[in-house]
Amino acid sequence: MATIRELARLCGVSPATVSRVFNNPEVVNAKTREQVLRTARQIGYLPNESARTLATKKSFMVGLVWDTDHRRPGWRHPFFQEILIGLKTALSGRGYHLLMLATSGDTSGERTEDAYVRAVRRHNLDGVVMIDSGTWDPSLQRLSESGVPCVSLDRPVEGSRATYVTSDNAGGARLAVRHLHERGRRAIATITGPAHTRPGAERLRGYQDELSRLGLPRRPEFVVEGDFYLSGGHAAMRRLLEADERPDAVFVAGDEMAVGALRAIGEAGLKVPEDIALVGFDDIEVAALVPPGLTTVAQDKAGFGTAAAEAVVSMINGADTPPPRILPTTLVVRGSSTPLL
Amino acid sequence: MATIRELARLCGVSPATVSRVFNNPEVVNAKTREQVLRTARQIGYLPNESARTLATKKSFMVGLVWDTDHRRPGWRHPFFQEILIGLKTALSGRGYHLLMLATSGDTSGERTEDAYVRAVRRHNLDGVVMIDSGTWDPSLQRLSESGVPCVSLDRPVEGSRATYVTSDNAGGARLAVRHLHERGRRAIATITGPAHTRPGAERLRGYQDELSRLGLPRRPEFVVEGDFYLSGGHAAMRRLLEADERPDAVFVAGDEMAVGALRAIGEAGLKVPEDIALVGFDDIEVAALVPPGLTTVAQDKAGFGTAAAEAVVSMINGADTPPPRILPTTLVVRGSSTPLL
DNA sequence: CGGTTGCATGAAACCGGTTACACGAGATGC
DNA sequence: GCATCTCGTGTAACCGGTTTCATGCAACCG
Repeated sequence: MATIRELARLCGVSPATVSRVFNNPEVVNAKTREQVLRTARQIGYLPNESARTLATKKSFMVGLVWDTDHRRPGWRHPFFQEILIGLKTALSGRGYHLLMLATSGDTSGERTEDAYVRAVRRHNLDGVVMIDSGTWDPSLQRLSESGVPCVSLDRPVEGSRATYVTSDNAGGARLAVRHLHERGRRAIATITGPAHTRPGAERLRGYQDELSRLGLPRRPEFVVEGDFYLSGGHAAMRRLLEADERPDAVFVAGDEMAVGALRAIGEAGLKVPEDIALVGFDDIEVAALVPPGLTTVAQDKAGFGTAAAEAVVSMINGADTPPPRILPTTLVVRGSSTPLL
Repeated sequence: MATIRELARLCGVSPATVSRVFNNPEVVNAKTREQVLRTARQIGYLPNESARTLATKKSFMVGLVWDTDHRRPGWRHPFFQEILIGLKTALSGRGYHLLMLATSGDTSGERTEDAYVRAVRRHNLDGVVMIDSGTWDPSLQRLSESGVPCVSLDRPVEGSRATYVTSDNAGGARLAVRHLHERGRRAIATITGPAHTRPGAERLRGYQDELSRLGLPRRPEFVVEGDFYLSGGHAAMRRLLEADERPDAVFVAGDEMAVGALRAIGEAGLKVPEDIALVGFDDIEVAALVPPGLTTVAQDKAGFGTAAAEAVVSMINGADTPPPRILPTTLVVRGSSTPLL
């Protein structure tokens, strides 16, 4: 591989000048610049990023931290893939690379940092994006306090250089409830996400707020906690069906759970939407595929990645820590909430 | 951040010795070693990877190359996510990191290398794993010829340091056809993947081979080419239904197409499996979710990532280029091929 | 006892960039 | 005509590791 000194020799200039051609083109004489660029192209010169990082302490890489543990949500995030692609695209466009980092799940010691924190330091990563690992992670806050820009998805974070991106979960839940109300439903139950997760709590709040606004009673027996997974939705729906009074609509705080609920309803010999209307949340791929089509609150999937990339890059460039970014949600109406004739 | 010289001073040894403690522990005196390790832990010393890479030309990073273009399969690979997690896990376990690299799609110039190749060189990546981009990419071969270990998924590659991982596509197709035959079906059609893709071609071959083995005729009108996507499966199924003689079973070479086919069958007022039995390929998540449940040929999803990681790391460690790895497939029976009463 | 061997370590060059500082030449001001 | 300023460039130190080679020392050998 060609080095900067070789290229400099070939052009009859000093390495410093070559370096300037790439980093500070405007300070070098146009003629020299062109010649260096031309020669560089000829010999296929590519600057060595390790050397550059060593000298500047900027790696132009950000880490994506996720949880590979099968029992926890990291990579099971409903649009992990869309977030990834949005993030990757937005970062590339800004000249940054993406390094995949997993949490070790080892949050044991107070002193010992998680493996990903060590990776960030060893590689001089410029910033970090973290997909909600479900568990509160003190490492992230410490990392941010030490000056490394951090962006978390779907989970608020503390820390001077940390911010987060999330959907308007409460607003989306309100959309769902209002929609069911407009379709004539009055006994509206909900299957929530785990109470300790932010989206879970927020969607429940939105559900309750909208019930109040509509003047509908809040019934404790109409609120069942799920786990965001299919089996949890299935179980929760069964509990709702066993209750004394059956709801005529359910707002399910996650599409995967909603699919489980659909199945439970079918097993009980009931029909959607005739007996029970359903509205989900997320708009994952299956929502469109399962009969009769799942009405759901769609999140701005691509927006997640893009917003995270924007936030982390702006912090890297020295901007103030931006406020949390709340992405709007929209209602996608499908068969599961068709009005009755 | 603490440097190696600082740590050395603190221990009263030379930087060289500290370096040896981490890279060649056995050559340094046990007593010294322990002291260095202890002090390192105390001051939180972490070696700087950029400096290390600069000196050794080993980055302990491999690139994952995929295609972010929405029209092409890279990130739409049926188990992108599973491959990613398998790869990440297996690489981490071997001490390697994963850097996400997208193809620019700019395969224009014969001379100009794709952006990802430049990234590999600039960052001294130790190896590359590529998810089938659908298009033949000469850059990968050149990269491999220049000594960088490359592993491709679902697509054979040329190159002295290149190998690939794929499923036993033909074998899986044979499984599917045999299964339909056992269930009493005789007019077995197929919806294929694009002929120019390896899995598409192989699955078609398996289908044909098994028909011959079973003594069933090959009928050209029973072979319709799809595109691996839902809409393509839908369209292909409609063509099959319009034909003079209707098949009583279809082997669909991809689950997503199979879901489209299911829908087309429903729209035609026919029932699965009563009128037409269906077997898909891939075993994606929806296969279990769409009624009546899609019988399908399952690929070893986790195995993909693991096999790729193994192959690339073994080449990095100087082993001979391993032969292509063909992963076994298994049949998962669900409602779409239930035997008739 | 002199010479050989092996072990543990240190000195210093090197990897390939960046950048603070110095410097020379030509333009400008008075 | 001399001081000053600007522009373009070079020199050399530096980033933080690794590694070759040399060296000191103790043990071992005949």
